[in-house]
Amino acid sequence: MSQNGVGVDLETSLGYLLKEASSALRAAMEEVLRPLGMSVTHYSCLELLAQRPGLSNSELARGAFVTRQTMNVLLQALEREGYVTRPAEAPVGKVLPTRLTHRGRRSLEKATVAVRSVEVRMLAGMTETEQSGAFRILQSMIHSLREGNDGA
Amino acid sequence: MSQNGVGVDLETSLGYLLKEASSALRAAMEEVLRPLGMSVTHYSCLELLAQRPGLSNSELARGAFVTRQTMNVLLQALEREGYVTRPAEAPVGKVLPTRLTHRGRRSLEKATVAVRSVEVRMLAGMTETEQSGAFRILQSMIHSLREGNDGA
DNA sequence: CAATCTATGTCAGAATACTGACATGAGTCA
DNA sequence: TGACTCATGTCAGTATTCTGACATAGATTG
Repeated sequence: MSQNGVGVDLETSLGYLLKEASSALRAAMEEVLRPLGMSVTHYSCLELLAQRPGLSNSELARGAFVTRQTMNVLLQALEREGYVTRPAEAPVGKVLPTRLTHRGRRSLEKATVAVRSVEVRMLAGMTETEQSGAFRILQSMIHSLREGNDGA
Repeated sequence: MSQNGVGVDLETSLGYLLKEASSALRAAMEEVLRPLGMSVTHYSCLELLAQRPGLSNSELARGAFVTRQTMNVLLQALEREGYVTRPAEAPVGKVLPTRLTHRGRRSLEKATVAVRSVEVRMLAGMTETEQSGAFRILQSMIHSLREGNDGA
């Protein structure tokens, strides 16, 4: 087991803690989604489509933080199984707007309940003030990290 | 990119934002580590060993948030390339304490500089108070998420 | 108008991490 | 002591995601 709680650099690193939190969140989500036969990326895709119907493959990929190739494979599976539909030909350009089917919507409903329970649990013990503080701080981190990628 | 308020609103979800921040951090780290021919898991392993020499394969896996099988494959590669050493036989039980070689330490030094620059950038624009607030909040999330896994 | 640039969808192969399984060593308990 | 449980290291196969590459549609620019 962990021999000692020796406080070293990793113990005080916000980056490490961010990774730890993200890992815990992912594990918790996988746990509640597994009984539904759904992965996190799978759920993310359906949730994005519910909130923004007609999103393209590339837009879904960016929203789920995977490559468009990965999302394409997932969409083909979801389409084959009847959870989403895409037109055979692009109305404009090459972009294929994707939509949830009735089946996809019903599948998402159960998943949303499960995922919401995780989010509620994660927020337990945090005040409203702390939650909005966390929101602001995470946005600040994202902004600062992206700055370096594009600009410099 | 407008959204209608159905289900879990991704624009206001702390879970989604946490995933976004973690994704941005990972991308930024990969970018600075790629020139050094090092992956994030690779770096995490070396950093853990520098701070806690003698860690076992399983302990490293937990610290880097991967399975012990994944870490084992990585350790075999690192050992083959002379970055770490493990005794041929376990001093006690089956646990093989791992240590950095001189080469491993030198390789880590460059990586640490690169990664630190990312962390500094991430923290830019945050006050000391905000940083400790973020620390406390992330720890609270982790604690709450783990609660459900073990206890219930 | 033509050349160029950017973004998209998609196929294929490579890299990475995971689950399953097995044998082994250490601690627990009756 | 012997049975049981737990954690470990490791091998093998599977799953998931990524990188590379290509053709094509729309926008931009001269």
